[in-house]
Amino acid sequence: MMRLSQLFVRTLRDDPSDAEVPSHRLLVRAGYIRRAAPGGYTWLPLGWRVLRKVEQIVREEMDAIGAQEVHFPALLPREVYETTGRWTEYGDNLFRLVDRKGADFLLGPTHEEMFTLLVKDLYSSYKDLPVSLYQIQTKYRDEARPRAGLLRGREFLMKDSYSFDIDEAGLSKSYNDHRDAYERIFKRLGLPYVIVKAMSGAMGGSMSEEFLAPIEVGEDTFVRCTSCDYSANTEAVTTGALAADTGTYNAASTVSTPNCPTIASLVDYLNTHHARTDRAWAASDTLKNVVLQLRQPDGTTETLVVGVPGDREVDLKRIEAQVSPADIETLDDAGFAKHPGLIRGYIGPQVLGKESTTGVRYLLDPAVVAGSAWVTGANEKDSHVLNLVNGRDFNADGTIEAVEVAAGDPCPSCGAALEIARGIEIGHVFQLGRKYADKLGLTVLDQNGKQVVVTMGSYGIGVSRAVASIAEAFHDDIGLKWPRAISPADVHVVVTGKKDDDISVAAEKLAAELEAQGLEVLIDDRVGVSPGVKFKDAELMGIPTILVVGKSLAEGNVEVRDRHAGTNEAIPVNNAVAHVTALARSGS
RNA sequence: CGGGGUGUGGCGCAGUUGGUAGCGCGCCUGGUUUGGGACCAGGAGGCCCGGGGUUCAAGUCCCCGCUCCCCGACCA
Repeated sequence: MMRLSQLFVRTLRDDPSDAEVPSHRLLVRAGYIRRAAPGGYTWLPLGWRVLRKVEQIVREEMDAIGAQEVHFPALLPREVYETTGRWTEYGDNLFRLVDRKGADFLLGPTHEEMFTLLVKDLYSSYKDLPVSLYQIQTKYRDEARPRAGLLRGREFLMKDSYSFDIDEAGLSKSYNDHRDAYERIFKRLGLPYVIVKAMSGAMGGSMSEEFLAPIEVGEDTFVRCTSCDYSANTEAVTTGALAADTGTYNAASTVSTPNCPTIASLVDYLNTHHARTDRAWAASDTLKNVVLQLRQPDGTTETLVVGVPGDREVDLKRIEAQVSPADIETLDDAGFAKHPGLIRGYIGPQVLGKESTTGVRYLLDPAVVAGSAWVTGANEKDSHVLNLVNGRDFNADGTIEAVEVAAGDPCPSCGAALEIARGIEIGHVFQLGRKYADKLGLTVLDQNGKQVVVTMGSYGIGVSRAVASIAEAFHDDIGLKWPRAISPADVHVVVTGKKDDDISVAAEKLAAELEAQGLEVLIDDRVGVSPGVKFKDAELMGIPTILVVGKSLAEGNVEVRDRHAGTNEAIPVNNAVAHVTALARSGS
């Protein structure tokens, strides 16, 4: 039994000044965590209980799919990460240190290499596969900006697992097993989640999904369909081909547009000097051509122009995901100098494309549909072209998903409007494929005695982040409201009496009986502390059931308060143990 | 890494033209209280983020760092 008179905890009356988001504020105020270092937190007894419960649920569900728990050191030698190039790739995000002999070490930000090598070390036959291994480990990342308490720290607890299979079918099964396990984990934690399609990035065409807790303070933006169940990370949305424009348009004509280098100035000028009869010109009538530079891993560069409707922004991350492993950036002045044919502010597709005068590759966003007419640059200063039709007056080299996805865009799956939401990434499942196995030489002999490279999946859950996410999802102005599965206790007994009076005696007896039923009991047995303080602390700490033993004892009752529902029910004392036990076991 | 803010007992904050640091909460002692963060009296507790400087004198002014928070860039 935890006694508040003894428990190592101190609640704060005021919000800590350095905490902004609710989870951070409340976890500190309620005495669950303390900041100990930039991006690092100490877990106090209450917080540690919650963390361990989350960890245990994760462990049980991983074990249930046959994954086996191992544990690596966090302190790792440089060589391994050198092999996969991540010693450099990770850059400043890696915590590096040097031992007394001058050897380089790092604190593990993630453990793909170590797991791959471990399997290579022990296994060498297809008969050994499939195998899935996991660990629950402290990870280190020297984040540019740790923020929001536990949500983004530099040291955090993560469950990472890796599957090893002989072929794609096996990988697919391992992936689905993990995905299913993750769904069970988040359901048991009581944490709302959405599964969104994620970018697979450099690894090429493989499947990757993120589990996001849909919470405003999250750092990830995703879209979801207002009609069907489609959802995706904004960078991963693929619009696909849209219906062609079947309208007929006048022949293209060039107009003088002095001092109109921006979309806004162009639209203003057109409305003043070339007003349409049917409606006003809008930014969406214009075709914006953004000049980018591709940089391949080997250092070679290529200029690329992407055409998007003028009312839309270009999403570089989204483009980058499609040109990976190349990097993308906007073309700088030096780059423009090499292309005298590109007149900044007045670029039009007439001079773009592989076959054109500039020879610059030209790609269109799918929103610029076939047959559509546009106002766009005339490729000379102070001139634009009206009614330039895609397919009639110009052709692109292809399409690329380029615009920043916005609310109201059509759902790629059903066509209904998409909405934009924010979320906290709490899990990620990813078909890695053979990238690490290739680089680290993880092969096994197959049925025919042939060496084959093993295919891998990697799967992560941010355990400490999950605690913060749950706090974000379940709290109100006055405190936390833990889901039962991970609450630091089942019941919080508030004793409002004086030392050794009838109330205290009855409360102690109830607490002991509850504990005898197998419940975890926290009792506020502090003497000389006013009832108001005890009520406030109970609400702040957020244990789902609060049992108040106080003045209604005279009528033979105690109060059972539900922290989630906010209800307060009088229950006869002799019924209290059965009642509270039933509540705790109901799981709700 | 860029922009903005910030840093003073455990927590929240004040500190005037530069003159040797204060309030509330919390903590300790005694007493009165006990159903919504009680009251009285008495106490303890400070490298004013750090380092340089200006000055007879610096929490306060100047320079250089750092911290934390927010926005952006980056990031699983």
